[in-house]
Order: sequence, then C-alpha cells, then structure tokens
Amino acid sequence: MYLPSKIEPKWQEYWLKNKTFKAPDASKKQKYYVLDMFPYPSGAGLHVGHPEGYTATDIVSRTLRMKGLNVLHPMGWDAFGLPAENYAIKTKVHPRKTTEESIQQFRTQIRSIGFSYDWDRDVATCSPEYYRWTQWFFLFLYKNGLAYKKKAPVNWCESCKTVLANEQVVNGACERCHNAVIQKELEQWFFKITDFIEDTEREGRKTDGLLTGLGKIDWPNGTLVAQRNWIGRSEGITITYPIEGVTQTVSVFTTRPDTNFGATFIVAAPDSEFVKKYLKDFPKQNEVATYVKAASHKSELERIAEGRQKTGVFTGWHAINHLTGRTMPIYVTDFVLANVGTGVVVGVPGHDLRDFKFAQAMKLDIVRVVKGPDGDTSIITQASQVQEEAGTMVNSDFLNGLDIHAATTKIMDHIEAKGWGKRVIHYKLRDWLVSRQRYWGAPIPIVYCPDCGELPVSEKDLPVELPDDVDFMPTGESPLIHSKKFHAVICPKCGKPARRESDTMDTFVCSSWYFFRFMDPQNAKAFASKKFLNQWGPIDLYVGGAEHTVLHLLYARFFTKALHRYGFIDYDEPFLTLRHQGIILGEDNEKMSKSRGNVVNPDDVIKTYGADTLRLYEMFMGPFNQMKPWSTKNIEGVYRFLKKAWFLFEGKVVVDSDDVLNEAQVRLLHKTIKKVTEDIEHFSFNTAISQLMIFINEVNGLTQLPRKAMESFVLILSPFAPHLAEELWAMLGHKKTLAYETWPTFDPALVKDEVFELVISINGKPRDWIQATVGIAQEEAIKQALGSEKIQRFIEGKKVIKQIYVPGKLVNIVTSDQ
RNA sequence: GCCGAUGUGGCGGAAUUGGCAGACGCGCACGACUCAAAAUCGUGUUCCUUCGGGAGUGUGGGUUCGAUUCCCACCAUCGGCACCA
Repeated sequence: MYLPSKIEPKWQEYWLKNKTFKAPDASKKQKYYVLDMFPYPSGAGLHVGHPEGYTATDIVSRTLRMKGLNVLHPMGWDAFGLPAENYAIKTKVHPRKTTEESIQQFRTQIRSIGFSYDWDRDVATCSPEYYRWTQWFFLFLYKNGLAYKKKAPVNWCESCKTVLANEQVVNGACERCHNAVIQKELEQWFFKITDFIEDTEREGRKTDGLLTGLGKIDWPNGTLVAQRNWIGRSEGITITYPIEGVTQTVSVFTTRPDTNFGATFIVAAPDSEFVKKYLKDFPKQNEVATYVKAASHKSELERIAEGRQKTGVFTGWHAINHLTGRTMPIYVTDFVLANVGTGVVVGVPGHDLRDFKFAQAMKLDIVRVVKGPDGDTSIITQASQVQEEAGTMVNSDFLNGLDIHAATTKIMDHIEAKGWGKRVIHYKLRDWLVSRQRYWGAPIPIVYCPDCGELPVSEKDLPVELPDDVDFMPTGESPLIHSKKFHAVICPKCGKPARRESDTMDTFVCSSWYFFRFMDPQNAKAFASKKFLNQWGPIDLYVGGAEHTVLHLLYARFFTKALHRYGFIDYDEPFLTLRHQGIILGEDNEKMSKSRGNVVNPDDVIKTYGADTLRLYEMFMGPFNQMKPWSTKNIEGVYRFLKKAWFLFEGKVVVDSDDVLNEAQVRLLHKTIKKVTEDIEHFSFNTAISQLMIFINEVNGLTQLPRKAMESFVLILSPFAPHLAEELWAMLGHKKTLAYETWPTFDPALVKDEVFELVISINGKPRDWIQATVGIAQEEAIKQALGSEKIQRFIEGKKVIKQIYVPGKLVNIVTSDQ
C-alpha cells in the first residue's frame, strides 16, 4: 500500500537528522544560491500559495545538487510588522508571543512538505541577533550620508496611527486598512535611494544605477517595466519667466517645450515652493490663501472623487512668454503636483488635455501649435482636437514644419542659449521614508543629546534592544516613547542624559538584506563576512509573488548597490534571475479569502494525499507564472500517478539487465530524461510531470524492474516527489539518500527516432500518414507521398503545382483549384 | 487614460526558428475484475456529418504552399500605475 503518512515523516526526520541539505561553506563545487521570498508568519498559518513557489525552488535545488552544484537553499521569517502588532492591540497578547508561535507553526508546516532547506541558516528578523544588523545598516547609510532626517509632508494613516511610504498608499488610501490617507508634516528618517538611480563611481569603483542595472538581469518583463516606471525618469527643461511689473520670477518644468509658442497661462500647485514663498506678494493673496487652505484639507481620496474637475484661482500676476511676448496669467490649482519639477507648470491648452480642460473652465486662450496626423489645422474647441502625441509644428515661428521631437531638441537648445532655462532630468522616485511610529520593528539607532544633538549609537552598543514591557496601543507617537527603560541612555559623547529615537524602521528595511544574512547567519562580528558574501552571492534564482514588483525588489537592489559602492561586495545586483509564481485561486475561480470560504489549507491536502501529492499537484496545475484555480478533483490525478509508481515497484524483483524493456520503452526513458531535464530548466514543471506520467503509463505492466532504467526514473522523479522517490530508491536496494546521486543523462541517439510518421497534406490539410525513415531524401519522400492511394484519390483530375518537403515532418502537395 | 499579461474541448491545460491542434490530467460513457461496491485495468471522448467529408485555437482582415504561432485593427478578462506636465 502507498501510505504517504508512513513514509513522509520518516524521510523528513532522516533529512533533518543527517543534515542532508546543509550547504557547506567549504566546497570545491560550484555554488548556486536559490532563494524564496521569506514568508511573513501570520497567525492564519501556511496558505497553498506558499508551497507553490517553495516547491519550484525545491525542484531546482534538488536537481542542481544532483548535477553536482553546491546549492544554498535557506528559509527564514519576515517577522516584524503591523499584523502582529494590530493583533496585539486587539487581544492584548504580546507580538513577540504571537510571532514566535506563528514561526513555530510555519516551520512545522513547511517541514511537513519536505523542502530541502538548510535549516541551520534559519533566521527571524525580529531576533536581536538579526535586527542588530538591520540597525548596523541604518548606521552604515547614515555615516555615508545616505540616511537623513527631514521635516516633510508625509502620508499619515489616522487609523493605523502611522506614517506610510508612498508605496504603501493605494488610491489615496492605506494599503492595509483602506482608510483615507492624509498629509502631515513630521520629522522623518529617509534613505537616499535616489542617489542610486543613475550609474555612480566612487574611488574608481563603478556601480550600475537602479535603471541601467535592469538591463543585465533576467527578470520577468512586466517587473522590469514596473520598476522603470516607478523610477519614472523624464528629460525636460526648467524655464524661468519674468513676471510683469514685479521683480519676482516663476520657474516651470516641462518635457514639452516644443509647444511653448502655444503657452497661454501658468499653473502652480497649492503646496508648491512658489506659492509658499510669494503668497503674500500676490495681488489676490486672500483668494489664493483661501484656495490653498481648502486644498490642504482635502485628502488624496477626495481629490480623486471630484472626478478631476479643474478648479483654480488667479494670483493676479502675469508671466511673460519669452517666445511670443504674451502675458500669461498665473493660477494656483490642485491638479498640479507640488513634487513634480518645480511644482509649477506652463499651460499649453491646445496640446495637453488637462491644460485644455483648465482653459475651458477658466475661459483662457487656446492656441494651436501642432498639426496632428489627422491634418486638422482649425481652431481647437473640443477635447478630441487636443493633439498630445505626434505631429508637426505650426504657428511657432522658427519651429514651423518640424516634427515635434525635432522641435523639442531645437527649442531646448534655443532656450538654453538665451539663458531662459536649463535642461533637467526629473524622477518620480522619491527618497525612502523609513520611520514608523510603531512598536513591532527594529528601533532606529540614534540618540538625541540636549547638548551634542543628534548622534548615532556606537556600533559596539548594538543592538538597541526593543523592550518587551511597553504599552503598544497606538497614540500617534511611537509606543517606545513611554518606555523609561528604553530611554535610559546617556549621550555617547558627553555622558549627559539623552533621549533615544523612539521610531522604529519600516519592515521593508529588514527584508532588504535578509538574503545576505543567509550567507553567513551566525556571524557575530558583521552582518556577513566579505568572504561569504562574495562566495555565495549574488542570488542565482529568486522566486516569489508578483506583488513585490516595486517595493521589496527595489529596496533590496538599493541596499545591494550601497554595499557595492562601499566595497562590501563585488556585485551590484542581488537577484540575477527572478521568477514570479501565479496566484492560486479558489475552486470557484475567485481569489481565496476567509469571507468567501474558498480557502484551501495545505495541511488538509497532506493529511488526505500526502506532501508529495501536494507538491506534484501544485506544479501540475498549469504554467508556474500563471494564475490558476484550485481543483480538488484534479489532485486525484497526480495522486493516482504516485500510486501507480508505488505499485510498479512494490514487491517486484529487480534485474540487472534492461532487456525486460522493449526498444520503444528504452527510447521513451531517454526522451523522458531529456524532457524533464529541460523542462525544469525552463520552469515548465507541468509538462515535465506529464512526461513522467507518460513513462509510467508505458511501463506499468512490468513484472520485473530493470535496475538502471528504474534508477534513472526514480532520480528524475525525486525533485518533484522526494519522499516517494527515496522510498523507491530503497526498494532498488540502496541504503542512503538519493539526494547527491548523479542526475541521469540521456543518449542523444536514443532520443531521435529512426522512423517517423510522414504527414502528407494537400493544400495544407493532412490527408494521409505513412511510415518513413528519418534520413529520407526530399525526392524519395515526395515519391512515396504521391504513391499513396488516398492521396491519388484527392489529386485525381487536379494539377499539382508545387510539392514541399519539410524534413522529418511532412510533405505538402499544392494543387490548382480546377 | 497609460503600461503589462491572458484568451485553445464539458474543465485545468499541451503544441513557438510557421508544419498532424487538443499531449498529460480531470470529468463523462462503455467494458473487464467483483456477489456487490471501492480500488485497479482497458476502450472511447472538439463540434457537425448524408460517414465521403466539413468546420474549428476571442473577433475581423493580411502575409504564406501551410498560421494557435508572424503582421494590422478590434473585443473581452485579469493585474499594475494613474492629473508625473
């Protein structure tokens, strides 16, 4: 009987006890680092989505070990974060307790699936041994001017009582609780990620920027595009205009100076520097002040809810267009974003839809300066006439007749030559706000001394421990502020009583470097030694969900580039190959959720069918990176396959000769080895499994087991169903694990057939099939094809105008219509 | 609106330098074994058909001897970004 519950725990214990998958630091073998995105251990336990990615990396890891590589395959816990703290607020159970329990549960569940992790490298981000080095990273960035404090308008969630990073604001609402996010001015810590957008050089060491680095890594296209868009590089020009009757000037940023002959007004963001600086000088300062105040009270959500109706207020000032001499009224409006360029924009209503709508609302002039592909040169009165993308210049003096792109270059040169403006590059990416007014995170290692000011904690005093005895109810300030024990600190410089920074770090900081810790997890002197960082890094294969296309991956790349710049590591990209798993939907084709009641618990699957079936099923469901629904029925299919394999081996006599296999079966085995090997390399696990099924179906009736052939089969099955494979390996008479046996190779001669079925088609439609030898010549193939009675019937009375032979495949006979 | 992905039987899916559409699995039908059931094994299973064939990979065009595959235009679903000047 095939009893997974008997064999699986046994092998799991064996692997653990013998440290079968320990990755030795000293090895002559070539290294390969396979990493999963480590899970956040939530109280809900493991989800079927977790083993999807973990099985894929496990298949790759097990295969590469058999191919003779020294594989580093670790697992750990992303253990700081809001859910545990929120749960604590609700239930009064300390986050440390719930987190430790969850880690325990996750570890047990993950071990019950038989993944080949090196458990000696297990780390949790909430342990002092770990966050000590998270704090070290903060100091590392701080000392190099890459961490700084700034009063800034920040995204504030009133419900979570915390600041959010731009990335954590979704449609103007908090990513977690979906409450409206408001703007608040606070002193916050930032990491200077923008310093790494472009290529940099320090002491002769070149570090590829976040943009160019994307060009040399093997990542899914969509993720590369998302990163590029998030960084949002745009080349433009800042133009400074004089203002009529006063000495002040106004500077605007534009990427489309080509349309500047059509500029008829200027618009500034309510919270722009320009408005802040000159508000009291505006002739209409009262109206503007009212508008600015109203705008600041609007949340991002309200702005969006207004349906993009354009509103604004005139400042009373007019700027003068250098090119046309036209006076352009300056307005304040909330459709302009303060943090883009100068926060002030030149209005070209003929060729920008937003400007057009504003001009309509404010009854401002609209001038056409571009003739689009439709050839329309009439006065622009409707939105459909607003040409933004393409065309040639009109009504623009020396630009007339030029394509808009050529005109852009020409006018930029002109503006710079005249000294009216300067080319600039603008990025959407902002520096990373890492302060959190929360308890369950790594404390920021800074102290404030009344005399000496802001000082970094000395490295030898790390970790700054997170005290357990605090009231972590959210108040808008960090809970640590109320902990006397935490604050009992003296100034490292003058020895007077000082105050600790009470904010903690964003959990994304913890997860930006965990993959380095796995390379040297016990190191008490450094986050990892240079030797191991360069020996094991970079990560060769990284697998995880596509929800991390910007956040985590961008931050991890930033940390890697910072380490590279200062000589800690020799590589400047952390993840050479990245693959995303597709989301597993519920049986009803909807996203799994408690409220829908369609959640599948992996433990239940293991209980009924075993871990091998769970692994195999998740890989057999469909293409790895695609979204796919769960099906309880389809699990039966892979379970049957494993049972077939078991019954094929159980109680059978093993013979040393492969003669019990016929030639077709031998050929099939070699084809199977080839296909499984290649499919694993291409992440096509579903087709690899179907090939294994084909093989088992073919040899199902065997009464004696040919040793060599069956050994090969067991070895290529083992990455997918390792427990069963170990058991079958033992049935073949082996005493130890197959984990380091040599991966089978195929005989190229046996993969190619000697005869094939030659398809004969007429006008592209297959009509007959005949046996032909592989090396058959074109003339012979066509002759044989025409010799077919069936074919003769079809071409009778018709004129054959062409014959095509595709070697090893088909003959196509083309006839005329008559 | 922009960007990215996807679209093939009753269902999950397979097939890419353009060459037999539907591998493998599920489900279903029939058969074998059984007193019976389960399990297992075998056969069949895209649709239509006058059994000669015909149609067919989201839709409409195109290129080609030949298109699921390449090109153009559209439609639908999902995901991301979203007033970024």
